[in-house]
Amino acid sequence: MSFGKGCHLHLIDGSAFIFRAYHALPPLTRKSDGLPIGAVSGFCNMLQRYIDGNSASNDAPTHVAVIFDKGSHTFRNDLYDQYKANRDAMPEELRPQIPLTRRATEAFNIACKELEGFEADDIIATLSCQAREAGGRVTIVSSDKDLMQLVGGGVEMFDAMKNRRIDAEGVEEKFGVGPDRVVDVQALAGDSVDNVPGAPGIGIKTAALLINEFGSLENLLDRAEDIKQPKRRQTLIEKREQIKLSKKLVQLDCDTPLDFTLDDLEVRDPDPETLLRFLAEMEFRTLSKRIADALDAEAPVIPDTNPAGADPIDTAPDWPAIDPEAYEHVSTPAALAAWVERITARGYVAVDTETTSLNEMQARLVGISLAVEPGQACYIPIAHRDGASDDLFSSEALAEGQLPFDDVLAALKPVLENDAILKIGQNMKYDAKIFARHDITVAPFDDTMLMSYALNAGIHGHGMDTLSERYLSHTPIPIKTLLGSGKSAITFDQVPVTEAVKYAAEDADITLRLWQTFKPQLHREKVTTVYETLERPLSPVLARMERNGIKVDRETLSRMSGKFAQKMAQLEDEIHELAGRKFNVGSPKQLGEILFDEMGLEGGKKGKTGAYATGADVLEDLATEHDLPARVLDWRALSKLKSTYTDALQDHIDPDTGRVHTSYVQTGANTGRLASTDPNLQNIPVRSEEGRRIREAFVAEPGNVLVSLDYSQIELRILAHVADLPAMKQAFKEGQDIHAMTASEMFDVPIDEMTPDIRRQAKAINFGVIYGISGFGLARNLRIPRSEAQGFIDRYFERFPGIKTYMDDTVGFAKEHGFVQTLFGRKIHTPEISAKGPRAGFAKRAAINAPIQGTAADIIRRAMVRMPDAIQGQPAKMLLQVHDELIFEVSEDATDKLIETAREVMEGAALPAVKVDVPLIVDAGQGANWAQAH
DNA sequence: CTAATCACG
DNA sequence: GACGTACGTGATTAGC
Repeated sequence: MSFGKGCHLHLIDGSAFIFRAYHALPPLTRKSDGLPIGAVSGFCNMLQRYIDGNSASNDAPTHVAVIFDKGSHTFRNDLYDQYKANRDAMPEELRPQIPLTRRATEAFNIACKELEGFEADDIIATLSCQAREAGGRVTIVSSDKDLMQLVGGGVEMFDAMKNRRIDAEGVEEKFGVGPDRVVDVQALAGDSVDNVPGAPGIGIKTAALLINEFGSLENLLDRAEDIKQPKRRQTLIEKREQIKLSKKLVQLDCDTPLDFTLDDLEVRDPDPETLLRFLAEMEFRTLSKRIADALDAEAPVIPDTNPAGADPIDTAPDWPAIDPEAYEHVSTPAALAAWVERITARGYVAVDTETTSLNEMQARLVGISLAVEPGQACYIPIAHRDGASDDLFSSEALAEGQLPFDDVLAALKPVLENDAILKIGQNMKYDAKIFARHDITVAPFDDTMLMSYALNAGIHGHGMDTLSERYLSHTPIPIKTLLGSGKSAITFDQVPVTEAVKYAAEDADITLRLWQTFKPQLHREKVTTVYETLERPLSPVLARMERNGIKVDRETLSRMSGKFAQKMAQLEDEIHELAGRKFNVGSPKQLGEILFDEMGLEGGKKGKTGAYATGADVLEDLATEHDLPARVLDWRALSKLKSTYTDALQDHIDPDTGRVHTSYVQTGANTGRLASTDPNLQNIPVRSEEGRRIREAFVAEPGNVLVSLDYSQIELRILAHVADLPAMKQAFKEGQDIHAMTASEMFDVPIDEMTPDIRRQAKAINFGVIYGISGFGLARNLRIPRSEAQGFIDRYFERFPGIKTYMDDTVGFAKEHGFVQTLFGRKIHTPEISAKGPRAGFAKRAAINAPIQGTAADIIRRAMVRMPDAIQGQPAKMLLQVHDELIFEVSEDATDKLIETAREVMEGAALPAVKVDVPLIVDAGQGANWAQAH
């Protein structure tokens, strides 16, 4: 077929694929000889995923090519010798992989094109132009902004990572001008990554403004004299030649001399033999298996030629494909007994429960699935309802093919509680809570979600779908296909048993395979201790706390809601009065229009989306001159308290227990902290007087009190330890006011002459350091000039020289290893640490903060794990954790003892593994409600 | 479904 | 005058 109308050309930016693959994956090596192969592996996976994604679409390409750069010297270097001169050299491990990715492309039978002396971008430009002229469509698979000038007239881009198309509108969003003027804007703004000079002092925003005003770069340069701003005018006149050069550098070449035509790029099916031979040579076991399946060919045998001691990679064992049709539906006592026997003989089993709700307090158990080896899984339905009948009265009837509920639990209880049988789950906390309600204690257990968290925090999420896709190359049956979504969604007990078997047993099968995948990795990555001391034992502790819940007094909340509603209505009237018309106070968009368009206040700044910013900081500035923003701030404060707390919290009171049962997500925060959801009890107000009163609704049962114990300044203490700051350590040892001490050091003010304001500034700096301080951030926080903030930071580094060393060392470690570590060995991966552009700054600060925040998180985890045994026998229950605080409910005559015990556990939690150089101090409080206890 | 806003440590 | 910035979270609302 000759390329023309109706044809669709896909152009893949090969270099972008390679770099993404390289940075996204750990450094894999080929098993037989240690050849670095991670990028090739990622590249092949991305290519395969891309092909899969397209074959399913009805907009599949008719022509496709992967385009590579070739040679480091291009015509742009002749124009400007500094072009791309500030690029880092290619990493050593990546270099040998480049030719392999070309071979991979050819093995997939996809056209692979490059041209000496030209960048891939120019080839892509030329082909796009040719395709457009021929009347066809083009999709450029890349998110590189340098290619955005090509968009339009049937040419679009596709960001394969974000799975997002970029059309002319998307380009305009990014550059503020249409694709046809992108080059002009780039010429003015320059590009630090490619080292295109542009016009100094002009960025994308200003450039877009100028181009939109003058229509084109040429017109702008010709009429530069007309520009009002003196600085800008001068720059444009003086740097005229530099700007024109920049345009030449960013302008892609549509006339590269290609030695092939569009017709040569026609989509071709891969030759299974060629492709599989290549994959076998690379020793990609999982991928070759998957591709062999897809091509209906035999997977190649890859000999295990691992020389002694070398780390195995990609050890996809010889597993059968995941096949939902092959699972067993257990419906007879004999079949159940047979499974119990197999499990007992095997010594481990993957377990998963199906229930009617995600809320474990209300969920009813519907069925249980089990797996003993890959491909061998079953589902035992026990409470599916009979959906066949529409009869109103029989809708409660049970479906056919199910064993009696109690019989099944009675048969499984000895298995689930058997010390000699390991139970394997994905997020076992959920299943354990369900079983606990039927008086079954699941132990011992392993949890694949927690294993993944110990191994991969910072790299990817830990949900089963993510893990299955990533490690098993398999997309599990989406629950939506069974339950539907939205209003018409059904519960699992209404799912037909035959469908449930496929879904449920698949989950158990996947869980088992993940366990076998992760098990050897824990050891290899040296995170077994983290998993075994900080993750696995915490899960049952959290389950217990969640089941305990905390009593919340509905009356108190309801009364407060009423009061808030009244005050809000009053404020709303006043606001409308001041605005001169009615509008939705809760709409930032409408508020922005009122403030900046209608009332004409100064300082309106539009964000990326074109909306005015109306955040608290903006309104606070405006509040000094006008009443309206001040009223809006008051209204917002009340609105937040009412909607998020006094109203919403009432809906979370469990009708059976009268208590609120939060859910802790153990793998939610990369640093090791917990997250609390449904409801979030880790952000109950405390900073404002009005908000703090909400804590009065959190109460103890009659005869009991709430006790709160919290670590004092734990993160600063850890900082003093890890950064080795003698002055700060000394201050903590002497029990001094640490912020006052810092202020004294920094500003040479004696402690006894300290003013609250100086102390406040020092406190902000102390926190700033923990967050990976920047002059900009500190300036904004303290509302002082940036230069002054920078002065503070310089001085801090001078007075506490350990800080700078710590920061540099931490970032250096992250760059070398791709992760940072807590004092207890928890790894937090930092894949973006070597990124270019603004993301680098983000990653750096996160890397600096993670060991501090993470070590604090580890310490309280250790305390929590030890707590149940320590307080065993005392009339006390642990209810909540708020990062550095634990909340207990205790019989009122036993509080002193509880405080003594819990404090001892918390203060000694780092020991014996780590001896922190400063004492860890725990403050305690108690009272009838949380407000008093805190 | 995303962005804006704001609650916590 | 911006590449862009304090770290880590979750819930609610508006508005596409």
